[in-house]
Amino acid sequence: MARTADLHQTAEQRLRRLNQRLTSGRVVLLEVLAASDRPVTIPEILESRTGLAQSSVYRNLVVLEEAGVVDRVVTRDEFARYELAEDLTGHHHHLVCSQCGVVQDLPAHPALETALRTAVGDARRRKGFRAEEHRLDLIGVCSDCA
Amino acid sequence: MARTADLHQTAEQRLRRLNQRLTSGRVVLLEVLAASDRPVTIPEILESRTGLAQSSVYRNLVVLEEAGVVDRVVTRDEFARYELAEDLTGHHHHLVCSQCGVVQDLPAHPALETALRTAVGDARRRKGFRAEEHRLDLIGVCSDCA
DNA sequence: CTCAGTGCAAAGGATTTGCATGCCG
DNA sequence: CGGCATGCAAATCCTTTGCACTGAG
Repeated sequence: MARTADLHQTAEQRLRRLNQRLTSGRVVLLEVLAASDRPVTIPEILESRTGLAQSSVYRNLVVLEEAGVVDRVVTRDEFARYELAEDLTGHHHHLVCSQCGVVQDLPAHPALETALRTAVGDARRRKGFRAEEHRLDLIGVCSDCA
Repeated sequence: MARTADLHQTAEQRLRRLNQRLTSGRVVLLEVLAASDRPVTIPEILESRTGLAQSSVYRNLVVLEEAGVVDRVVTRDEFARYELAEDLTGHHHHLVCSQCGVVQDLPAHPALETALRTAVGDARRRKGFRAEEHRLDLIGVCSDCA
């Protein structure tokens, strides 16, 4: 799935299910996200000179998220971040720097995932909650801010 | 720490460090949060007829957070949620319903915490990231929405 | 008195939407 | 042609701030 062609094809298929097209603007957005190994903020996308209007960036990211091609990542700071959907890039967690706000990816750790499955069962038993996915953020200080 | 008197005393101490007082409005906010076993949204607080102006609610929650008495909880939906600080209520994770947005608490599980410590070491080794805390959300469907 | 705290109204800022136009199928 | 997609600008909506007033110490 690392190859650009595969990404485009997958995105196109998923968009088509919603009767939407893989337009050039959407391709550009996917390329910006694919070029980053961490979630990207919307200001960063706008600054990367995609040629897209601000409203188009917002609108297209919503569409791409609905299509399951990208994930929206929410942290405590003021803007939303986006990255390619986890099923395209592999399951991972996030390292959130409490100083500068940057978010890095951390590939999942097998032992941790096993423990998380236990927690999912626990939630089911104790709260009747059917967990379908999880989100783990480690908050601390990144190497740049240390 | 379950008793209201203790909560007030602790809150007052922590506020005093910032040269702030435990005013009646702040007491009301703490009571609203203490009465809930899950994070509460600001609209919910406003609807609970605290008698506080909207701006005071926002302002006081910021102060209480700075004092370390409450935690701000961010999810994917549009508003912020608050709950008593973890050191007052015990470490826990969140169950976020993807249908209705409600957030429930789930007390931490020992085996999971152990695995998380491993992940923290992993982040340190691989990314030079010094994690100080973590945030785990299980996303799924709550018992009401099922 | 002094200064934190409060209410009200206005401002701020990220995100969303209305509308007319452009473009792919 | 028909409908999705886009740009621009205006509107939204949660949240923050300015300002004058109140109140505790």
